[in-house]
Amino acid sequence: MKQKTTSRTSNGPRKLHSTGSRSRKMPRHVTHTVLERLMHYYVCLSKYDPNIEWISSPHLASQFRVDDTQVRKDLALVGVKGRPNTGFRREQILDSIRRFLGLGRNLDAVIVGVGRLGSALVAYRDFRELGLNIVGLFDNDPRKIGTAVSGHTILPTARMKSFIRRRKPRIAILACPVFVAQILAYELVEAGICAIWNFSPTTLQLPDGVFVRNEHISIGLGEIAYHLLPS
Amino acid sequence: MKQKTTSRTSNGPRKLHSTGSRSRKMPRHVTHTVLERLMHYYVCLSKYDPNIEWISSPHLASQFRVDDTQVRKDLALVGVKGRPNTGFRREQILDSIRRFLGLGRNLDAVIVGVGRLGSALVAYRDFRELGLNIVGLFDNDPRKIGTAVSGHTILPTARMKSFIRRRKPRIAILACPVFVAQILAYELVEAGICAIWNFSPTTLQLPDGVFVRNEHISIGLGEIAYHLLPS
DNA sequence: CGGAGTTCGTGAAAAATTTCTCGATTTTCG
DNA sequence: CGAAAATCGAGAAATTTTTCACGAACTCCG
Repeated sequence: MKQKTTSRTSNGPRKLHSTGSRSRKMPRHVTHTVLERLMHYYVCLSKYDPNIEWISSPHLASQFRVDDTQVRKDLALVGVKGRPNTGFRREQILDSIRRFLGLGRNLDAVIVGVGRLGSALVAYRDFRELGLNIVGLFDNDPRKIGTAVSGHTILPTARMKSFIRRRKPRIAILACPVFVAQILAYELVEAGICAIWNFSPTTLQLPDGVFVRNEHISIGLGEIAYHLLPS
Repeated sequence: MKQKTTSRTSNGPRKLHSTGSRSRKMPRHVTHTVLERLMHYYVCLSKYDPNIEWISSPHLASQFRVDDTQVRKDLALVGVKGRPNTGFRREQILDSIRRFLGLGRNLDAVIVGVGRLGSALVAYRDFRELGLNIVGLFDNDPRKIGTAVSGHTILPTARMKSFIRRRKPRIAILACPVFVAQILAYELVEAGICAIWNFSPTTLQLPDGVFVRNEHISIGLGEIAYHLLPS
């Protein structure tokens, strides 16, 4: 009952994280919301023309419909210092967020389920740039096993556990059909996976200490439909 | 500067919606957060065994790590009445949320960009169940044009505008490469699209009145990486 | 060099969201 | 039937998040 879970929808206990030491004056609890905002800044800024050196908080704010004060507070949180009348150094924002979130450090992952969505994720360019390293692909379909997707050979799920025990990735990306998701998730945890990024439309039940992020793709449709109402 | 935009990250002006009439005692402003929670309940409950007739708020809460009071408040918002000691009628929850969000009513959509992600979205089963109707597929790649994906023939983007003007879908799902996203988005708006569900990792800039939901897939990685820290 | 115009940084205020409390209601079961 | 257990509903309290306000810092230019 205390599994650490998050999803875009779940707003339950938003405190994440509870152990470990971090560098000076970085707070213990950072919420879901803040983490997403930081990541958003990061992804956006990383695609800017590298010639753009300075970014002001009002500018960044206008990109995301956030208040500029909010941007400054977020940046202060990760430890970026700005310069009055000029803004913040782009590189420094990126470095600080990267370090704060821990992007690019030991982010090995396996993808489980290489259907359409799974293979889209394997090939997703941003993942690599963000430091996410796909180290293995698993699927049950005999027709897929042995074939390669984006340079990775698909292995049978029967070999998943041993692979994970040997290679020790900490992240698993679940993109399998709903009816096997829970079982596979449990196997992943047994094999030592620490975090599950779940793209299958189920809400997984997993033991404490395993971090789950449910990425239900269709959640967004609610907002769109609502917005289109009375029509 | 006042384009209505939302994304999982953007927490700016969270008020959506501003016109139109809705049935009795349904409030004017419903936030992003609430909409996502409602949708989450919906997706989850719609997959339950239909034999399960009653759902209690503590039960539903435990599924999503939300407080049970929160669940009751959310359900009260959409107008579901519960029964003490028993809970809420599953069907009634689904109906109310469906009606409240406007799922299944006039949700025609085109998908623009039929790469790996695009074709995953075309085939996404939940979309259909939620009432989202894919009516057209567009891509620029000459090798794809004319071929069919999940029963839909891919048309060239050059024919996109005329198609939309004729068929009048209100939603466009963008799953194209970043460098064409902004241009295509603008064309979509010109052709009469009301809402853009953007799966390409850019933050679109569009005129007022167009609803945009940016579904940056990699946003979730920030939270996962952060959680895995100190390691 | 000095004034106009930006933007930072931060503490305080406002708004919102979430959680708590508790009486009332309904079913179950002895 | 009456007590026990579970849950709803709603107002109040606590917490979190966002926005406001403003002094200080810095750049640009005439």
